[in-house]
Amino acid sequence: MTRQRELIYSIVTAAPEHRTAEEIYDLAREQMPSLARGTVYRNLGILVEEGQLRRLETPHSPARYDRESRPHPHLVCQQCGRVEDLTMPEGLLEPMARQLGIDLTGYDLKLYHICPACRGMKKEDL
Amino acid sequence: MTRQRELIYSIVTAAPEHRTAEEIYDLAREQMPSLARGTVYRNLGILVEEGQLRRLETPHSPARYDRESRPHPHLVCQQCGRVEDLTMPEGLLEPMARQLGIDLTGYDLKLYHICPACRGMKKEDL
DNA sequence: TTTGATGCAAACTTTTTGCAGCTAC
DNA sequence: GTAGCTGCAAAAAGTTTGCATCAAA
Repeated sequence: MTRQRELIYSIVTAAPEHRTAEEIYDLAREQMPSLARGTVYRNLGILVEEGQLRRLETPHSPARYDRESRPHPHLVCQQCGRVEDLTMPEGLLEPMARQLGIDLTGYDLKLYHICPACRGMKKEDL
Repeated sequence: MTRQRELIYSIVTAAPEHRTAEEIYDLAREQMPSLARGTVYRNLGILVEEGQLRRLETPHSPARYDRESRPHPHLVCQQCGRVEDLTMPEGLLEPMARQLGIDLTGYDLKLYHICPACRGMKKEDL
């Protein structure tokens, strides 16, 4: 664990936001201006590999990163791309997987909506 | 509907595979060698906008395209990225959304596994 | 004739990678 | 020392876009 990796990890896990690599890079550079973008990507990749972070792909937006905790769905705004955590009723998917004979290694559930901020904006904006 | 768009649409919907833009481009050019890559992307985008196709994003793989039918989850191989359709018990998510006060505009559920082909390969390959 | 789509190429965004030098055991 | 990591810069991968031309109503 280098200082760089620690900083990157702490930025992802400190706040509930699910930030993009670029946002993480910008925030990290406030504290460590010499940090290279490549290092951010490299460490995010390593942390995901190690199972400490989770990478979220959402349409028309760069990947976002979430702390890896108990699996949970995400609520994604279709307009601005912001992501929130949700908690899911325990054991919703497992029976389905078992029934299908799938050896489930993970899942990814996204619910889409238009967030209140964007819904407000839409009237004058679009 | 130009000939190009029709061809692109038919390639996506003709087979159960969920192909990437590049695969669609290659297949389309067998029938229309003058077709430009930009035209493929443009038309895929239009067809998604129009609600005729669905764009699937999966980690470490370019986007894949699926015919737009009744919403359904996808089974994704974590190794090779191949995607299969699943059918989901009706009304699994809606109660959850209602309970959370979300005005659901759509969802995206992916179940991950290692497909039989990749599981077979793993022994000698990794 | 006008509207919109095409082919082509260049540009853009996001992410990965090669390499030489640095750091910490 | 040496193993692994960094910063830098270049390149890759995927996708979008500007523009002149073409096709069709």
